[in-house]
Amino acid sequence: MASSMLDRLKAGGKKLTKPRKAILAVLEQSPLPITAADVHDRLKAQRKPADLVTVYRNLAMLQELGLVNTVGLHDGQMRYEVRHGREHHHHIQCRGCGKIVDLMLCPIKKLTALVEAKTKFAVDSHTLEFFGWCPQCR
Amino acid sequence: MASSMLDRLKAGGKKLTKPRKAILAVLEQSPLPITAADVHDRLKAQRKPADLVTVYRNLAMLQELGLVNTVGLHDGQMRYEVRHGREHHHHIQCRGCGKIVDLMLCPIKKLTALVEAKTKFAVDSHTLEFFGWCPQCR
DNA sequence: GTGTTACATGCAAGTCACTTGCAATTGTAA
DNA sequence: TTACAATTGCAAGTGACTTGCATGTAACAC
Ligand SMILES: [Mn+2]
Ligand SMILES: [Mn+2]
Ligand SMILES: [Zn+2]
Ligand SMILES: [Zn+2]
Repeated sequence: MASSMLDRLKAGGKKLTKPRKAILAVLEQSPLPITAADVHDRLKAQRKPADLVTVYRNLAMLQELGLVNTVGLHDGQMRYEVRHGREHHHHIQCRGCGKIVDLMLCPIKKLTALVEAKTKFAVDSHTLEFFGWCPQCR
Repeated sequence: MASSMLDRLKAGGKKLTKPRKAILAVLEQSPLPITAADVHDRLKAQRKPADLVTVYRNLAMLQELGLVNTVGLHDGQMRYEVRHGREHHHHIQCRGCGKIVDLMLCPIKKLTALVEAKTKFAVDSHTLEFFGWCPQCR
């Protein structure tokens, strides 16, 4: 686990329990955002089962500490990915098979100032997701 | 109601029932996307109550016919707005009061070709939502 | 090591948006 | 007016996620 993560956890008064370490390991092993149920399944597969509610509570905590990002693809479940120094980016999901691919780009940054000027809001974040058909499902 | 809507409904073999007309009226009177519960509440306020499940079924049907857009703001409820010839656009929501404002712009169209080239997906849609603080909540 | 304690876990039950089954109703068109 | 498919309302079901609470355990001080 990245030591910055350990530091952030310690700074937040968090304990390094066995389930928590396993959850963090699962997240770090996943290059793409995964659901709480995914995490739960992979924990069981790795013979380190933890209750689903423990997964949810840890994901919420990690999000509060800014260690994971949430990705909402409007299919009824949130997905989570470790931040881990990776740049802000977006995703595309296939409508056929559900495959998700990272898009290492954000076309929005330049637009924030324009949106702020138009709306007088102070913009602090945005979500941008693409949907379509992957080569196999086309 | 816009006559194109009537045409699309008729073409889809849909009946113009009393609840359905009231639901369409509520949607047409709302300049911003609203939830199924909002529609339900406004129907009651207008003395034309309809069951919440009827609202949900009509919203799903209208979406299938392409007469309404869905807007997902990741707060656990979908929102709906009539398409009604308005251009594709996006929204910004205040984290304080929940206020939603239309952004009559889409900076993404030009990007679709780039995303398709990078991923080999056939992109057919995207979602883009902004979050921040409105002037009153700042 | 032992003890202390705040944090964390697991189970059960609860919530909330949304969906489904089904019998009764209604719009539409012959 | 009749006939029938579409639609409605109510009740029950689903699924993701949350909360209450008793038990467990990491962390830190002796
Ligand atoms: Mn990603
Ligand atoms: Mn809008
Ligand atoms: Zn971005
Ligand atoms: Zn757009």
